[in-house]
Amino acid sequence: MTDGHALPRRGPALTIAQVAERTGLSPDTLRYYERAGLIERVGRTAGNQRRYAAADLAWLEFLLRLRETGMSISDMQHYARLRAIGAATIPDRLAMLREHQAGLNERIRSLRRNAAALDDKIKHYETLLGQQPETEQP
Amino acid sequence: MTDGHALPRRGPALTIAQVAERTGLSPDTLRYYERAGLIERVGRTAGNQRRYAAADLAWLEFLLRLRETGMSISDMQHYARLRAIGAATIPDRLAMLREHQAGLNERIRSLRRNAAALDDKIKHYETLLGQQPETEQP
DNA sequence: GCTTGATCTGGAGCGCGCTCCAAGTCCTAT
DNA sequence: ATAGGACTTGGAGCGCGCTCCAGATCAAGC
Repeated sequence: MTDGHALPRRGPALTIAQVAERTGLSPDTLRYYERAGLIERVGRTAGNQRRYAAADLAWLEFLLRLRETGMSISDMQHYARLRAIGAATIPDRLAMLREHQAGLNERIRSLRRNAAALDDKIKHYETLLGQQPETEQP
Repeated sequence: MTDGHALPRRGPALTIAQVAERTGLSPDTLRYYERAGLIERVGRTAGNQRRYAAADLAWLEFLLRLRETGMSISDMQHYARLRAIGAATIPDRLAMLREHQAGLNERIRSLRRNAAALDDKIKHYETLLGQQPETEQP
């Protein structure tokens, strides 16, 4: 059969270990993401080893942003499928991002409320102990 | 044997279903938290059914705050053990809360950075589509 | 008293997001 | 050419935080 997938068109062509180091993901996780369809099949050497191009890195960084803001794998799979289809799905992707962003903003507000309440509790304990907040007495 | 645990000293004495409704936790989760040692053994009826007092509710709400801000069950177990010992552990609890708060604040900052980056991406897609943000054309 | 729905316990099971493994192949340096 | 480390695959396993289940008991209304 034909080889199907070419090497990276041009550019760095990082090994999986190098991408792992740059992204903080483990090689296992990178392979898992690829199996899961989060990443389109990445370029390979003649011997079938992965070589990541700059565009793969950029997409991974975007995925990480989604993950860090709490998007589930299955939602990211959905997004990746839309992206694979092409520019025609930009409205759908935009809708997903807007919805995610709205949830994220609500999440941040909620965390801030909770942080404020924890601060009250902390201050309460501090006065109980008659202690200076954050400062040690000389 | 003696009955060991008295009924609630005074006050509402809610059933597990009522507490579930008020907290948003399921009855199963409430029992799980008790088994896990997050909640001290709650008052019981003569027939061994749980009846939650106001103080139990308040503690649960505090636990939920910790959970919602990302504290793990095992850290909450640690906190609950300290609390069970008594006022002597207030400094330790204060230290835990301060550390948690610090992580939480860092978390919020990170989310805000990511939200800003997502906003840029959203705006990029919007200009690609030549679309009004958030507004439908009449 | 009887019925019906709520609650009890201990333990098994589950979905998520990885993480690890074995057995084999590849790549690089010498 | 060869050694030794990096990489490959498919699949099993894991830790977390619940969630569900069976079989039994309890509580409340009629």
